[in-house]
Amino acid sequence: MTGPQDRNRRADAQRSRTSILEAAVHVLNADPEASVGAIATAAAVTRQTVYAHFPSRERLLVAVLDHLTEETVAAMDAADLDTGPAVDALLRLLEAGSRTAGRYPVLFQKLGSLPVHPHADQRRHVPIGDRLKRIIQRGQQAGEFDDQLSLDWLVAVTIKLGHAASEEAEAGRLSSVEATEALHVSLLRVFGAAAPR
Amino acid sequence: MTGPQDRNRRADAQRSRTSILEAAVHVLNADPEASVGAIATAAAVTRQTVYAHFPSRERLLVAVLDHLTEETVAAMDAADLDTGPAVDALLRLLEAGSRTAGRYPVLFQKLGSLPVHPHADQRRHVPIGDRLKRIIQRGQQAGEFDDQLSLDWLVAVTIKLGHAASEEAEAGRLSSVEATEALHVSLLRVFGAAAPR
DNA sequence: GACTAATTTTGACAAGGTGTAAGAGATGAC
DNA sequence: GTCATCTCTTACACCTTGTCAAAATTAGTC
Repeated sequence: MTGPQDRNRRADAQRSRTSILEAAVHVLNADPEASVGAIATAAAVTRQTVYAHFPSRERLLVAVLDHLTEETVAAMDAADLDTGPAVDALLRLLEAGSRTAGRYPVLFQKLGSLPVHPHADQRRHVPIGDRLKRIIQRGQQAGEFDDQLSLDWLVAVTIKLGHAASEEAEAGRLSSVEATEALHVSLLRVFGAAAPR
Repeated sequence: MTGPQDRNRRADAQRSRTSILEAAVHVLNADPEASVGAIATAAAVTRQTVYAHFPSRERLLVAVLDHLTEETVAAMDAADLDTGPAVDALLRLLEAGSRTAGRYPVLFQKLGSLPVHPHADQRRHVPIGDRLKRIIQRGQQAGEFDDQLSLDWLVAVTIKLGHAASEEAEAGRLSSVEATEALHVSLLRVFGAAAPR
């Protein structure tokens, strides 16, 4: 899940690195303004050790978000995306995404608007967008959706509506089921799907 | 536009305050991390004068965002929202919004996720949501839209899709016309409107 | 088990940002 | 013209980021 571990790294360095990342996830989720020192303490490590692994606070942030993205993508891939109706696969994917995202709401909100190079932001969203694209394409080819709207636009719409549903549920304006239902209906409509049951 | 000016304020102080706010808008839009000192300099004022008007950097940020929100709401109200088909009014409202928002893209991105009490964030979004709500309700009552989806959900969806269209256009993945068209079609579909021409 | 190289720790430093304070100076209101 | 208000200057304490160098520790290797 963490990719090929970096070459020639001593076991203790590896330990420190993951310690720091895990601590950062929790600390930053509790307080996105947390200092490097606070993260280091939570990781049972010195501030200088953090700087030995990450050149700056910002780069640590990026690493944390990449870490969470990997986790999310993994959860999505476990959700059986190539089976059954495309709408259902789509909802499963969104469900998997919002489930892991829901564990670190503060961080995932920060993910959207970070004083970070938007290039990195895009790199992070690509793998998720690809998976979405695959499903939508499958639905279009199966005649489940029409193809009046462009693929890229539908990907963007799906992500946004997924966020909207999560937020409405978290804000208590909709129950969890209501949110899923509203999302379901809205997606079907935007996709030009035959009205379901 | 700026509401009833605070009681018993010397002209002097009023000038400084607006100077600071305007400078803050521009400086922060160029660099959201800009220091209070930099903002003060741009306003031709001392750092301490800034603190005389705003108790902390964060509160200054809030004031800036409130200021922009007022501006946006005013632009929306100038857009003739109670005339013609509700869809068109909706598009006019979104157009007005994205036009003023487009002038300070960085700030409006920050508006979404600020380390600020979400309570303030909500207070900021309410006036815009209300205007949206009015139009959608009008469309539903006129039979232009169906009422299968809840009002609050439709408001959230409209805002999100408006953002999506702006972003796709800004990222160059869609032209300005294509984005408007995609937004139009998508909203009509979600709203359960009779398929247009 | 001892050697070696990588890693962490300790202690210290410069630079820059936030927020506070007091008094002198300037400016608007009346 | 007087007075209260506002701004400027100067100064301070505190925190955070990022960097450096040397001592102490630990992991991998023979």
